[in-house]
Amino acid sequence: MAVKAVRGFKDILPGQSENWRAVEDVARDVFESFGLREIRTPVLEKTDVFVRGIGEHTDIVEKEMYTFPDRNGDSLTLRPEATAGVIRAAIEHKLYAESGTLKLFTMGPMFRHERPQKGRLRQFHQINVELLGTDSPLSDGEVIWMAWDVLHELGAQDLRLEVNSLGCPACRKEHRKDLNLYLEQVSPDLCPDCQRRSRTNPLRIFDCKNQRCREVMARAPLIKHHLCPGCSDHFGKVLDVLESVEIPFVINPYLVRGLDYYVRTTFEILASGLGAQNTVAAGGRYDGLVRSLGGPDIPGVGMAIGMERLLLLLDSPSSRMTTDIFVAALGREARDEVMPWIRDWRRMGFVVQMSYEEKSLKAQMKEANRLGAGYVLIVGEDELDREELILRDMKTKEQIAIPMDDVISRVENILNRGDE
RNA sequence: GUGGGCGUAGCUCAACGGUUAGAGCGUCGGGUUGUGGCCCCGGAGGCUGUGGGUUCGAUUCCCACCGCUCACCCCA
Repeated sequence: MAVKAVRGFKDILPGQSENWRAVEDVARDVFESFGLREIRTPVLEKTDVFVRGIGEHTDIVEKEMYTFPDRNGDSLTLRPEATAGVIRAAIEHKLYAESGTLKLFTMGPMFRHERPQKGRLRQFHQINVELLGTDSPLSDGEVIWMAWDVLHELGAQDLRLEVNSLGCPACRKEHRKDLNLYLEQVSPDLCPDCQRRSRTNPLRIFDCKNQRCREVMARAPLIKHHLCPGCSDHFGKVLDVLESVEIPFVINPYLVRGLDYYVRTTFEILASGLGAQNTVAAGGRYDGLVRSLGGPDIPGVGMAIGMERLLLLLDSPSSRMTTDIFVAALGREARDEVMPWIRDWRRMGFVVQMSYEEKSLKAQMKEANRLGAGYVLIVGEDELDREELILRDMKTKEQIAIPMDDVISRVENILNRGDE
């Protein structure tokens, strides 16, 4: 039995990897235009980073983490999300001391032991943004703005931005009290899942898909009625940012997040055509997180884009190999002659390929065609004798003679012309 | 963790329980000297996911396991 990849772990093959890089490039450009800098943190952290960061009683921590003992007994975990690790690094290196607001982005693989399905893998990739050290609503707005811009720039269609405010711990506490009271009354009418949720994560009941639960929860006390003046004002200003840069949104008062650290602003960008896992980007504010990881009490806001989901909805075609010039050398002598030219063109940045086998010209032409060559340089005995080579334009089928003593720069010029 | 669907060539898929398991695409070779794509001809490539059972005979029917996939749950 041949070896296979681990369940839920996927290879990114040639043809697709080019699309990955294109997406990453767009994201980098967008983030840098907002003044962010890239950080890369390890995929492995002490388990405690996530337990303290994400919250002990979240599904992620309770049943989805790849956790195992290190050889010395430390409990280690493959990161299930990026924020906790980035903040750990920021604290460890005191990055927040450098400038006013620490503006970071990162991208890479995350790991969660869930049952794979469309848009959900055990190793998946995220593009993350974290802004640390400010509680200005402008920063909330910019985080959403960045997510929107990346998706927009890539041409993603049919997006819906949903926003909500969860309030600060104070208003949450009030709301929670009211909600619990209400839930006690209606508990018998809820589905078994929601009865469990009413003890573990009551906010989740709001987005239960069960029809009866929805009806019951339609009359439940909402967070927005419990926002303190500070939170209410903050939320309003976030929405102002979105309006002023013309990002369409809807307020979803039921929107909650699965990680404990979120406060105030939360948002999700949903896309059609992703199946059941239709959130392509999401994020929010996490003011208490830095402190709970042992750092100073500084606020933060961030977001994550799901790479695989994004690529799914871009429906990027598999890219083909292209070659600037294929050098068809016939015979040993020609091969030796041609090598330094190939070296020089490659150093200039052109894609130059040749056949590794001694093959007929016909076979080499076929190979050149398969490799998507724009030009083929034919070098055989006749050409060496005449000191004049043949350059074939594969598109127009035109062939021109190139004097051998000037071949490097002549071909360079022609290839550069083709670039434009 | 729970349910549904599906496992046949590198890929997409055929084959009533019955000869040697096929097709398209891809790949390799050929269609006379040193010129690609299109066309024509030919070749290679399969323990039909694995193991059992029913049957004279199983790719086909049944069971188990494994894998993939979609959904629940949860989330990016």
